Amino acid sequence: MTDASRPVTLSDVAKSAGVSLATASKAMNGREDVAESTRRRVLDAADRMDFTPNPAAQSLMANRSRTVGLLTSDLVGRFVMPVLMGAEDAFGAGRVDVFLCDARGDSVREQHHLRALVSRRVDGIIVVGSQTDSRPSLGQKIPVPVVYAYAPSDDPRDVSFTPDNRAAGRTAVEHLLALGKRRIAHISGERSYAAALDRAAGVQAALADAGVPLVGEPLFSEWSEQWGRDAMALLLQRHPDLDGVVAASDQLARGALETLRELGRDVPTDVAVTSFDNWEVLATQARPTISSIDFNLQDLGRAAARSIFDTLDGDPPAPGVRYFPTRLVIRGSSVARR
Amino acid sequence: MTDASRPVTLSDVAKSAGVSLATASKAMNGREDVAESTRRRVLDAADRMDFTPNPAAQSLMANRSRTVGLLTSDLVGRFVMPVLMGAEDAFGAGRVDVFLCDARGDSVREQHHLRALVSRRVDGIIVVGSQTDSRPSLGQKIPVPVVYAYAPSDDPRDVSFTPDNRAAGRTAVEHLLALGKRRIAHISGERSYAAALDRAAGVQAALADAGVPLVGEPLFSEWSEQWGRDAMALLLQRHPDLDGVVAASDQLARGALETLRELGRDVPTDVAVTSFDNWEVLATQARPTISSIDFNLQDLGRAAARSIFDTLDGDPPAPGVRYFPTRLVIRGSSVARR
DNA sequence: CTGTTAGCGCTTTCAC
DNA sequence: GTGAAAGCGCTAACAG
Repeated sequence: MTDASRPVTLSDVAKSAGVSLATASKAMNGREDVAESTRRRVLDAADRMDFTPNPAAQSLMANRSRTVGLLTSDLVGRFVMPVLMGAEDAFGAGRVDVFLCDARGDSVREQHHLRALVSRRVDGIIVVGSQTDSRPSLGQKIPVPVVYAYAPSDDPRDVSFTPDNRAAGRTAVEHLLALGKRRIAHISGERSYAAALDRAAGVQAALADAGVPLVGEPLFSEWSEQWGRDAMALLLQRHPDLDGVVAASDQLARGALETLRELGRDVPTDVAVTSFDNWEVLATQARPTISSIDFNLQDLGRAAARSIFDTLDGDPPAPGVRYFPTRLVIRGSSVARR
Repeated sequence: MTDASRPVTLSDVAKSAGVSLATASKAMNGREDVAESTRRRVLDAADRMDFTPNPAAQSLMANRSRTVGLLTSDLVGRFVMPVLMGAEDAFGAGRVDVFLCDARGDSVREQHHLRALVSRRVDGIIVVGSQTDSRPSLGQKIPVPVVYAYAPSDDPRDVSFTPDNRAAGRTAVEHLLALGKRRIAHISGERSYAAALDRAAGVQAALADAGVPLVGEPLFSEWSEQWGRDAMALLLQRHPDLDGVVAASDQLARGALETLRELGRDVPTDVAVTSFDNWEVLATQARPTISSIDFNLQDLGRAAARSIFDTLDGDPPAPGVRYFPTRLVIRGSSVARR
């Protein structure tokens, strides 16, 4: 498994090409002041010997490592994986590599990882939260660009990218309204979550704009299927004429769908349901499948990565929170299958 | 955001402590041949100046980068996150950092990332698959230790760690038997998956050992809730006296539970259900919650990380596939809540 | 015990 | 155009 042979160095290549170390370096780095024929020879030799430059030596000189850190507390990977993929897209796979550090919700461990990343001279850090509530800033004293994804920083001087939950709430309602629904209720999770409040605000704003009253008050409790079931039962009891539900998460929607089925309401004909997250394992397996708002996290990751490079290139994005557009994925819970 | 000041180097520290560079280095690295008082002074200075050694320089000397690559195709992070956490545990957070590379199921991209990792001089590579079927080996020519986690390599010369699905199947059955169930059926996913076959084999072996026949044949089709629902309906129709079901995944179990409830069977009193994966978002939100077999992926990650270091230390693990013990998490689908 | 010296692999002046 | 030499930050001999 382990190959004993010492990795080939640039001076091996230079020797083989019959040039000096310095010339070989120039040839490799595509600098102008080297004869085309010489460059050919060096490149050929490098290729033949399967040379790859030692990044440690390059970092040492350049004081850049072509790596970025992804600092997260998202234990299940629900948010961090799409962001990672977006970042890889933006960086170009293999050109920049990503250190993934999981702080597990522990700020001591976070500090630890942060120090490690900084001492590794990463070129930037992407901080990925698992809620859209703002999180404590890492501070302004970090010697590399930092960008916050999903969970924005609480310091307006930082650069943060987060989904536009308010607009997403509007989208959910507008979809139901477009389907002709007029008796729409809202089931949500814990009131302490920014996501819950923002989505509810969007829902209410869209209804207000349409001059359609919300059925009852938004029901807040917890982010669980059980609450989805209970809340739905409560709603149907109080408002039997209800014809649309916006659930604030796919979990809540699943619970709601169960109750609707058990109480004999047809979805989407009697009651249409939309939700948020577009967590495939939940949304595509439910009966019926769930229309859900996707947060385009991969785009968000791409943008975060780009903002790091832009900062490095002296063209930093405006500080503050930037809200990302979301997208409704329509499934069986709002539109009947053919 | 960007701090202009050059990072402090060891020679800054040495100067400030009034010693030579070499002495400072020795003091920092805890070598014996340095006076205690001197060490104090150096350490204090380092601390005060917030010195962290430049890992590029260290790598250059040591020819080790204190990084490992995690190469995966697990887009949803279901398997890779626990493995990552285990690896971080074994490495000690921050002492070794992990490059996470997502190949997205594309072997070209995988090769790309592999080359990038090797040229970065990672100290080892952990390959994480998303099924327990064996996957193509990366080959024997990689100059660093490679270990396969979850999906074993198809080359017996490689080191692979994978969950013991056969034993897990036994465990699931033994649990049901211990509850007094004797009419046990098995619902599974796609027959082409090693996980499906291994779990089924374990189920049948445990039943055979107990002298209890399996109810019907194992039902293979697809890994979906819908199939779980349909398979359960089929089973109840053919074998109304059934009292236990082993579902090969939490998704299948959720489907099965739905059908059981709709057909008026009490779980776990009439029919007890166990499954595999212990995917929390599914298992803990179902009604009732699902008893499920956890694959201890964090342990698996820890072991994978350790095996890399052992190899580096000249003490490589035996090649071949090592099967990891699993653990049953008992919930409401097999034991009634108090 | 401490300091001097020589690299690790690479890039970069700056003479030739 | 090309190459000799200096040095990035650190560790490892080897002298003192």
